[in-house]
Amino acid sequence: MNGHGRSGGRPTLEEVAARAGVGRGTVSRVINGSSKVSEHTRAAVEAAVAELAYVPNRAARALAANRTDAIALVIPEPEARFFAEPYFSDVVRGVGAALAETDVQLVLTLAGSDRERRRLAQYLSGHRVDGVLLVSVHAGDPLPELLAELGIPTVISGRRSAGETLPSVDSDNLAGAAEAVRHLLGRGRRAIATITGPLDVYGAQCRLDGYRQALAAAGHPVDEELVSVGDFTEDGGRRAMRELLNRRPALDAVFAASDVMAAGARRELRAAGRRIPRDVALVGFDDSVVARHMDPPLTSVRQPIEEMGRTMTRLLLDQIAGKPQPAGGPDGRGVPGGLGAVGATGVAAVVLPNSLVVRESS
Amino acid sequence: MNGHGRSGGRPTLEEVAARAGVGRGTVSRVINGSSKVSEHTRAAVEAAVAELAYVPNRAARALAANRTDAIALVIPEPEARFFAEPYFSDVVRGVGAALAETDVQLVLTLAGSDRERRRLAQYLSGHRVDGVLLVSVHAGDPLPELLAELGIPTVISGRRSAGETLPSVDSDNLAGAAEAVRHLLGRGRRAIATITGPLDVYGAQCRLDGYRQALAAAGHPVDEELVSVGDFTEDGGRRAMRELLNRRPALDAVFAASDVMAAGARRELRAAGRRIPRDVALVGFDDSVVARHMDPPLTSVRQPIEEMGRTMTRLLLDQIAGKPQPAGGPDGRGVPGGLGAVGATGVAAVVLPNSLVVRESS
DNA sequence: GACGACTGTGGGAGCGCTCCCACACTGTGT
DNA sequence: ACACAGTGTGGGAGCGCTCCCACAGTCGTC
Repeated sequence: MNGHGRSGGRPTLEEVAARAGVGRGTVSRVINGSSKVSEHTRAAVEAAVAELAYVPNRAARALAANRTDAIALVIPEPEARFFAEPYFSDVVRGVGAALAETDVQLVLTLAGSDRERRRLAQYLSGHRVDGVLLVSVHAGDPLPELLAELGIPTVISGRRSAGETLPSVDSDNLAGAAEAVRHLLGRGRRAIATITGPLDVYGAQCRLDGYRQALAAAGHPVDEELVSVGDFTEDGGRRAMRELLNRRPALDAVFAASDVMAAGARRELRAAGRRIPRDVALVGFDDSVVARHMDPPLTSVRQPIEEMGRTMTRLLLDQIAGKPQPAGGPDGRGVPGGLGAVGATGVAAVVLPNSLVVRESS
Repeated sequence: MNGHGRSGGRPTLEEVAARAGVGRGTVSRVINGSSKVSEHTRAAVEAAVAELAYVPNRAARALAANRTDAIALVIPEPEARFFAEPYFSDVVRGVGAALAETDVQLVLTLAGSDRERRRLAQYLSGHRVDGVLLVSVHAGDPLPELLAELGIPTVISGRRSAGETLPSVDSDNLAGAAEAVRHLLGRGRRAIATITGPLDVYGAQCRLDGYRQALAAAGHPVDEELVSVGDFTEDGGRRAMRELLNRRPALDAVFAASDVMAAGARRELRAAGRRIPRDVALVGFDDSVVARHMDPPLTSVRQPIEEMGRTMTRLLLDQIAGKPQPAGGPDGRGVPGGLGAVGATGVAAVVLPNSLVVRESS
């Protein structure tokens, strides 16, 4: 008898076995979908399971099988505030969707302070999850390496560099930025400026590259005075916009590498008496709530965040199950609409397409 | 030997015990902070734990102790989209903060479709978590009752009625709304309209009551033509605003029971040629991103969402540990700044204060 | 100086599973 | 007739803990 008064409580495997008139092993086999069970026995077991409303004890299973049936979603807390708004909940939604059909739990881990990060490292060292989903990792973060050393399956969102060593899912930042710029060109804009993110962030660099490539492809030389570096904050966007207006007062369009920076830019443009989109067209990136509610509503590049979450999860589950990684290209393995690719080291790197949402600001 | 090749892997209690030259029981006692251990032994055990970098196996512990050290945060998915923006991540942040010092895991559960809700019910029936945090429960939701029957500790955010039967944490909707209205009165507004949420939602009803009480307290009779029922959506807000303008063209202020509805109202006011705040002052509720980025920035009632998450978690952990519920009032037990209260049935009902964030729209 | 009360401590039993070995029992080949 | 592979099946062992009973040691008490 246990302190919690379990008597008469939840049925165990043993009880199901007794009821079905079979052995424990057989019930286990049925429940885990093993093939080696006769149709007749399987039916009997399933009936017993249903009658007793049997639910396997996760802890016992984890202990015996040395796995946890849980994966962790690690959120770097401090960033959360910025990224947060739509990003966070969309990722969770995607992960949740991918997990819905499985029996895998989603454990949420916030890693805010350094102290918390150490706790987290220890936590993960304890092998308390089967795999880890890492969201918005920074270049210098030791966590990915730690996980690699521990041999814990991991998938990250957003590559940290062109030669990402961990399995990753990313959106096509370069193509998204290029599409935004082409859109502005198509609207007849010629002096198109850009406000970038911090360039040590790979994604920010990609967006800048996309800007450059689109201009180059259209035969427009890139005027470096039209490029201003921001920091993904509203204030940073505002400062960058002010600089741009000083350097090139005649600019007629701005591509900001995030909606929040676009909001800052918009404020500065207003202060300078420029009308949007008449005088200056504005395009953002992220398609966040900010974009929808801006005045005028902001044209923005939408990332398929929910799908990224879903894809990350599938990648991780496959990795845990020891299935082959989806090497993109011609093999066409189940990465939905994704442009699969394999890095030098053979790790999966799925890149999902972005799309431009056109609104009144451009 | 186990399939996963665990040999030489993580240390077990037994190994720690051997190293410290004590028995298993003693190590267990040290780790669980039991008192009955001599200082000397404790030190030896702690040294061994440190040397071996021992981390308890959660599954084994769960199995033996019949508890899971995990709590579930249940998010009703379909709503998530609306509520989502700040709410969701703030709640998680609060919960995470409260959990940071404990050894309790946060399991996230999305309950979208009815099918998923059934899965969830089954999941929870399996006693796979020690307690449940229920966010934004609706009046007709069977989940709370199910949990009560199963005897699973539960805390909900937002009371479903005045006589809430489950432990709950809520913000003071009535006082928040009243403050918003007083603020408008203080700005010299006299014809103050309100756009409510669906009135079968208790919180929406409270906000309307706050509106009424504030007007009454100031000696203004409530003009029912200035009350229009919305549905917490932008379109609903817009429709309600249109109605109000038709009925009372001379109104000079609007208190909307959510920022999103305020955004709809703003759009309609603009369309009608009213300037904000000059012609009509506008106040929202939630202090979401929408409010900060609206044009003009929206005055709004801020709910202490993160703190609500933290408080819910503490309440739940206490409940799980069998500690007495914080009966508010004069006993002054640890509910930070909260206006503790106990319902008829003696369940804890913490109500946290809201605050008004004044911006340019009023 | 024997007795109990108390304080630490060791270790057996058991939590509910999975893994896997052993054992029927079938059918096929010689 | 026998051997032998193949297919289901039962159940032992063990996963790493917690719980708790038993027991050694220490002190005070009559």
